[in-house]
Amino acid sequence: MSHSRSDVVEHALDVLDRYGLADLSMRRLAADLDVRASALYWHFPSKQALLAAVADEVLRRGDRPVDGSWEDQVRGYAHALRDAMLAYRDGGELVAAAHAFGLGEVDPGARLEEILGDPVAAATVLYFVLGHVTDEQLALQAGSAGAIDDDPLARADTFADGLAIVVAGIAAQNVLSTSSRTGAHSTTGR
Amino acid sequence: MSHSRSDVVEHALDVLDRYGLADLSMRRLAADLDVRASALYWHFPSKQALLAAVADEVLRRGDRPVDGSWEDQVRGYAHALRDAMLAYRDGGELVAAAHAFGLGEVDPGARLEEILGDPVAAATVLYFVLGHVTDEQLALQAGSAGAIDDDPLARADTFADGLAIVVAGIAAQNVLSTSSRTGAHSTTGR
DNA sequence: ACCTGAACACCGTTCAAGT
DNA sequence: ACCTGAACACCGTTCAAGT
Repeated sequence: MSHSRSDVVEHALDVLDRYGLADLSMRRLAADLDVRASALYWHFPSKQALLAAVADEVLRRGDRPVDGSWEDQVRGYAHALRDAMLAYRDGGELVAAAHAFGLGEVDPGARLEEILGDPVAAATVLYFVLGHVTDEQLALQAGSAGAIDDDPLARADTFADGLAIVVAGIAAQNVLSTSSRTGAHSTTGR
Repeated sequence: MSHSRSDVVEHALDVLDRYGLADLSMRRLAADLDVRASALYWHFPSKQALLAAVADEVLRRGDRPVDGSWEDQVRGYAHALRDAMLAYRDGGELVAAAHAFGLGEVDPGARLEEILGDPVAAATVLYFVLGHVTDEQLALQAGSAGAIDDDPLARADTFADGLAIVVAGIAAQNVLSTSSRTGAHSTTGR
């Protein structure tokens, strides 16, 4: 009868996937847990904190290790992030929102900065991933609503293509910069 | 005593700038216009439609013409977009939200696609601009809240730097592609 | 350690009716 | 052409009190 914090997060993921982010309210989540909304405030100080915890959980599930060249690592992590967010309805919007209000423990930007050694390049990759996945999931539910056509043949693999642009751009900028981009990363970050 | 549609949009921009997107409610906007919330539904079928119209207005104000090489045009339009969104509190979040629910007449993605001739490159630029400006405005209000330090010396011009990465990436991809990138754009889009 | 009950101050939206 | 009044079905959050 009694729920733990991770219980709540688990159920929140379920509600998210079934009803979408807009309908993930404290009251609905509470009802799903057979509890009053006020009970949720024993675990979380606010809805924002709850959502940050849910976003963290999504991100943790996409945190598989990557290796190879820095290009391979960026591509590997970007795809892992995308897969993690695509695993739940509105996952992209959720992570973008959590990133926006700054709470949350898992910081994909920091991870990218470790790989890239440059905060600007890391942010650029992150903006692409978040933006693209959000658009993808938007198209998904617009498609299931039936209205707009969305030929899966025509748009092929736009994620990989866009990511290739960003990676190529970082490589191009690195040629002009003073830091060597080989295994060890410069300490621009901290 | 009677308000026109553009009246409403004008006041909405005002409320947005003074209170932020989260506090731009139909009821508050109505109060600002000395009217009941239900009156707003004579002009707009929903809050989403209202927000889309407000986002359109923001974007229209940033729609100055650009010329020069495609790089110059992309940079010029990206900076114009950024300036337009920075002109109002939460302008980036508003435009991103409007873009997300697909309403709205002004489509910056289409404009970028005209310049670039490639929908993937256009989307990549747009994701960067939206993501960066949203982060900038987040830092602005976090800074005014007093908590986090945010040395304007240290972060210099990260917008231009990130944009340079994307532009360099597009240029790099173009070398490998079959289309010539000189004035006339390929008809990938439609 | 976790939950209820009740309240506070809000939301977006609809619709008949008014001017 | 534009607005009111009243209602409906919701919100997030607080807090004393319960077990």
